Amino acid sequence: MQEKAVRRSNRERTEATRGALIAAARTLFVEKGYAETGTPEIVAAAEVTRGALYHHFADKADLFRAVVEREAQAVAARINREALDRVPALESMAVGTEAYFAAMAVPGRARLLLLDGPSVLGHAEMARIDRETGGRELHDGLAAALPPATLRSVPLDALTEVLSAAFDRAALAIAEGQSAEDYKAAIRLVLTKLLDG
Amino acid sequence: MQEKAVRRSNRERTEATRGALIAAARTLFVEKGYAETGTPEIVAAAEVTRGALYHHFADKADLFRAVVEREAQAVAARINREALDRVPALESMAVGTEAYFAAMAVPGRARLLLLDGPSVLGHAEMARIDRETGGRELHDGLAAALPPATLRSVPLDALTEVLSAAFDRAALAIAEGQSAEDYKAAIRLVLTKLLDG
DNA sequence: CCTTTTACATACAGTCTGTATGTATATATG
DNA sequence: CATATATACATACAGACTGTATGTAAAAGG
Repeated sequence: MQEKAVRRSNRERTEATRGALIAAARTLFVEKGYAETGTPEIVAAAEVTRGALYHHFADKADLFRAVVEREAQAVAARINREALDRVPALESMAVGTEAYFAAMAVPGRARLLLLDGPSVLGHAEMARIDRETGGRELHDGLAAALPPATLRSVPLDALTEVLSAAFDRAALAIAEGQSAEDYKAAIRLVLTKLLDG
Repeated sequence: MQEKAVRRSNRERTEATRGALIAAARTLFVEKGYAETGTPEIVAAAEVTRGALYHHFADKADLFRAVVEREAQAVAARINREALDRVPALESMAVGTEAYFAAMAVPGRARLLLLDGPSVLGHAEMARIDRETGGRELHDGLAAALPPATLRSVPLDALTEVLSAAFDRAALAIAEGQSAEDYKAAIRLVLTKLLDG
């Protein structure tokens, strides 16, 4: 029944504590939203103290950022695993789209990445996270698959952003229980018209 | 120098107080965001007391909703004034798009409607506001301007939502200082491909 | 004129955030 | 190996904020 005698390295302790905090925070942020979740509640669920939280994270938003970064990495990993370097480019886009929707269907993920994320961390910070976790899949896919004439006549970065928003809203709508098929069809239509228009 | 002797009807008092609160709140919400703006600060700017605020609004979020509804109405009014019942349908869409971007360029509006709104009030409530303030412009425009074959093969509601998200992100990017022309070009491309693809 | 609302003003209770400070364990060092 | 230092917390505290409860003066209604 000895609990205190377990000797652990600092590295192990840190990893365990941070992991427990991120996991507990993720669950609560998803259930009740960022604003309605208090740090006392988070540390209770993680079975640590607020002292531990503020030792490892600058503030509540910083913990939230850690949660969001993890989710973003998971999404990027899934897309890259399934769609990376696929040929032809059109197939890569199709596979990537499906992978994106599948990844965003993980419960709570849409809320974290698309609803609370932009509001709490700001759109700029979210863009940074996207960029650093490898959110260039869509950009590169478009570069490879768009008709050359189109590619020359329109700013690719802006088009990527705008399409990305369309994807996001579809993912959010699906996460909120609306017809996945309807939204996927809408996205497919837009992509089809763009890519072989 | 008499200030208290001014006799006003309850109606006038209510209107003045609510108006002052909504105006002050709008300014502060735009400057610092919803979460970082406290009710003490709002009432100070409006030159009323917290008692007045909680008499007229259920809570802070309810005041925020009033601000958001006003902004949404302003946007809808502008679009309808310029694009309503325009013929042909293609021209109506083009004019409506321009009107939307112009309306969303009013400082702070993009943040209120696109960033804090969905997070604080929820996506469902924002959709309700959109619907009730007349946000059916895009839906009806598409219904009139899409090729009949497309119209039959894709769920219009989902397509509207997804395109609406694209418009929104463009508006937000422009509001954050990015190239308006780039984003407008991206939106125009998508619309063009859809409408006469 | 008297009663009842309405529109506030004030005071209060509860909760939360971030910080400051104290302590035990782990790690680095001579 | 002894000691100094850094790390990982735990605890206590100050300040601020939210929503509610209660009290009051002016308006509206009969």
